Amino acid sequence: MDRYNFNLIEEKWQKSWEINHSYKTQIDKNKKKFYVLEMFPYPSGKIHMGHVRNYTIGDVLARYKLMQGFNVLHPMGWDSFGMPAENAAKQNNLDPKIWTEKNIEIMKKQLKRLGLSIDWDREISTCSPDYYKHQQKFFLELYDKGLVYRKENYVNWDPVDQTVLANEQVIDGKGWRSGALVERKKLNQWFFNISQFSDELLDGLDNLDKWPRKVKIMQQNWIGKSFGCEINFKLENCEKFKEIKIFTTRPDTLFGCSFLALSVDHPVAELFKDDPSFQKFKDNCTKTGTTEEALAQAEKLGFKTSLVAKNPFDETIKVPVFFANFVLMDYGFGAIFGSAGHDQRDLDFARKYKLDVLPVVKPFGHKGDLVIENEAYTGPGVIYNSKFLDGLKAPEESVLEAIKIIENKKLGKKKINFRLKDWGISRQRYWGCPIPIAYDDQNNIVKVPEKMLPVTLPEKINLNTKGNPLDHQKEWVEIKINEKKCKLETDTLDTFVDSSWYFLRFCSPQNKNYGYDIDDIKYWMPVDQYIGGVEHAILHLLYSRFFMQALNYKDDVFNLTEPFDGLFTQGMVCHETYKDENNNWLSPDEIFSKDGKEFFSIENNKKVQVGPSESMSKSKKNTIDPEKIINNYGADAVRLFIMSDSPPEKDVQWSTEGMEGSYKFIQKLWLLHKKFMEKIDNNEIGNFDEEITKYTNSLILKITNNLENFRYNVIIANFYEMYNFFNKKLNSPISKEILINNYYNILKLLNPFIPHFTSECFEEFSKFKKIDNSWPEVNKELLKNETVNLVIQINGKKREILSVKKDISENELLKMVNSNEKIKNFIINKKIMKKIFVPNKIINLIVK
RNA sequence: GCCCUCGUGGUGAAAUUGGUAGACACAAAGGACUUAAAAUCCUUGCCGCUUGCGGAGUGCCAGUUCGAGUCUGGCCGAGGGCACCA
Repeated sequence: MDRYNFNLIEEKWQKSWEINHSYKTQIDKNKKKFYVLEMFPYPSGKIHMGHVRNYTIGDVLARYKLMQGFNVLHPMGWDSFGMPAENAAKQNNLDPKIWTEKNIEIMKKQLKRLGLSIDWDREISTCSPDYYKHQQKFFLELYDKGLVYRKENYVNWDPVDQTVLANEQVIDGKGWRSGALVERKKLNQWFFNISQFSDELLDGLDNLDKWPRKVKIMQQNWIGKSFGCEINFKLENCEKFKEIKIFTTRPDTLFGCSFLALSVDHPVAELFKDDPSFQKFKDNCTKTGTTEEALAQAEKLGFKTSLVAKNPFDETIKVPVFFANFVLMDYGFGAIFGSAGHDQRDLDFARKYKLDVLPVVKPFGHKGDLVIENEAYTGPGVIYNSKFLDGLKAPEESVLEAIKIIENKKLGKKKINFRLKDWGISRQRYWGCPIPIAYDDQNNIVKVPEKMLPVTLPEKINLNTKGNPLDHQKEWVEIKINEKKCKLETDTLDTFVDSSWYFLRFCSPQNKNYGYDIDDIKYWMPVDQYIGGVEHAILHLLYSRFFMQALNYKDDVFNLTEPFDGLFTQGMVCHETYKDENNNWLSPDEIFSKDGKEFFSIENNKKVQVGPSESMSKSKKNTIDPEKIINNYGADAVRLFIMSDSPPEKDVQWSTEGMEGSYKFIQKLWLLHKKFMEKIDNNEIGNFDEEITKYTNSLILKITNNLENFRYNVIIANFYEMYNFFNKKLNSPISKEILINNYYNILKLLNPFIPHFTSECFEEFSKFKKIDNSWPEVNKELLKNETVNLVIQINGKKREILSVKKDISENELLKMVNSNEKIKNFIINKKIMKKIFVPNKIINLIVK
């Protein structure tokens, strides 16, 4: 019997899909749409296993939805602006454009080799002027709407990448890409006013039922809404500043105020600008947060001023005013009051500078005074030491009451603060979308007129310059706008802008006039299922949500603010790590093993240390090249394996044994296919075996449910069971009709997972039955007649399992139980105290 | 420090709403076939008594329940997110 030749067969079908544009999609208003989108890749040069997993998950869904009769949009494109191209180009003296285009060509071939059901006619690339022209238009539109602005601000400066980073792109004080310690620098920057939509972005999360809870919580925390109050403290001894405004979430602890603390960037700092000791303190503060040590220590430091503030609730109470390193200018008002008894940080500060600590909340039922030593009391309780607030329940009653009093006395007002800050989008890099802005000779902002768009990047320039290469492009920078000489902005846009609207572009990829077409958007959007890594939980997903808000702002153009209806975050692909005796990483290709336990270096035969399994990364050399694996085992086998071992949302371990297992399984399925074909061909006369039809029917139900819930690993197990079932069954004669009808459905169930294989099988099978590409329906009548295994328990312990017809009555079952030999031993001479009967599940007899 | 998630055989994992724990695979050991190997197939979680059966068993300790991997409380451990956010 012939082996399954995946090389020939996969090539054959991929060619057929390509020539026929099998997955080309168009608007069809008679059909329900389904938009499947996986996060598009950066064209780094080669696809990796993470891509294989991501795109296979999406492809299974897309093919399943297609079979269900949906009009499926499943596009692919390239997130093709960004630093790696620029760095690679610098190193090899290339043009980033050429480098990128070459990579796209290679990766496109690799993706096609996976057999994905993608509408390649919709392919887009963000570095193409056809794409970023529209982005520039959006930029100007948002500028007109007041959602883009320029200001001088402290920025996160990445000294390695020589660029500015957004807050979201700084991780543990380091650049998300370079890993370099981020510095603080003051620069003129462009910003998107994302904080204007804080409330919308927060509230919108509530309606995203098909998003992982984890991601929603992360975004909630990032937006960081806090409810509190602004309070004005009068200064006793200052001519220039009469008041200091602070923000607090605990106005109810105001009587326990020990001090005021200000950021060193607070306007009041002006009073001390000539004081060298203050300057020294300030310099110390700016360093904090930029060195690793300082981050670890995080010592609370203060600079005591001569200023004295009066407690607004009782002006006879006076508190000192400090500058403190832990108060940030860009949150609240850059000033706080210290509630030493009820905030650990404030208490530490008060102890350090020997300030009074007056507790004003004590736990319920606590008698006498609360003694605060070195731990602040932050729990709930009763207010005391607070005159008119005494006796209130903290915090739920007391906070609201305190705010009411503060507002009545005009000492301040209710205030909601957000942690979310505006999105800095300027990057001092060449390989990004040019910002369509110029400056006249007065340095006024001049919009580049629409007819001059796109502002394209200059090509074939010298990238080995200090700082931004565009700064050195004198000819490119000089332009004329309305006969006026202007200079182009040389910063380019953060590449996260590119990916903030690409899902819209996929709906109208060829529209020359605008980024999208309203009719297309109204039909295709939102994305029904978005699939990608959880590492984008905040950055990309929040930015995309903002972009939808921004495009709809004021105009409400498509009456839709959430781009992604369903979100699925898949786990990573992991592999063991290996190190040689010098602690150098070794790749799986560089080692060998005789027994699968000990590993040796191929180079020098020396023993290799086996490390824990970690997510595949080039730096640890624990990667497996998908291309090689596909060449060895075929795309279907790889798809099957990457779906089989773990739930898609969890990390999966790459294992050669597992990969081989999937390959063998395909071969076994092929033999099963041949067996089916042979039996049908022989036209044998056999049993009209109803059990087979029932089995297939319940399999359809199981797999359909599992598909709806992304339980792909369980489906693969279902397939193995199916194989075992039929492999046995086919040893006995079965009627042709049963064989044809059941095998037809089995092939359909397999199709989303191993499409090349099933296409080939279908082609052979089509001589027996006309093929349609529909998902099999569950026959509900058949489900009713099933037999079920019913568990018999005595005193809660399983004693017997009876196979009975579905929906058996309690009495009927009891008859069987009483006559069962095994059970008799347990109930003989005993009294049945209680019977618990759960239909089709269990009967539990309590005996004594 | 705060927030979230997860703890099931040697391994990856199954177990719709509380109702057969370990499906399905990987690995290892034993066995069958073979001159031999590969391939293939069968058996095997633990503790007892030979088979069959009985007992314990889902990180630990309690609780609710006829019945808990699943629910509640406490503890331990792992992973992830945020971090001077007032």
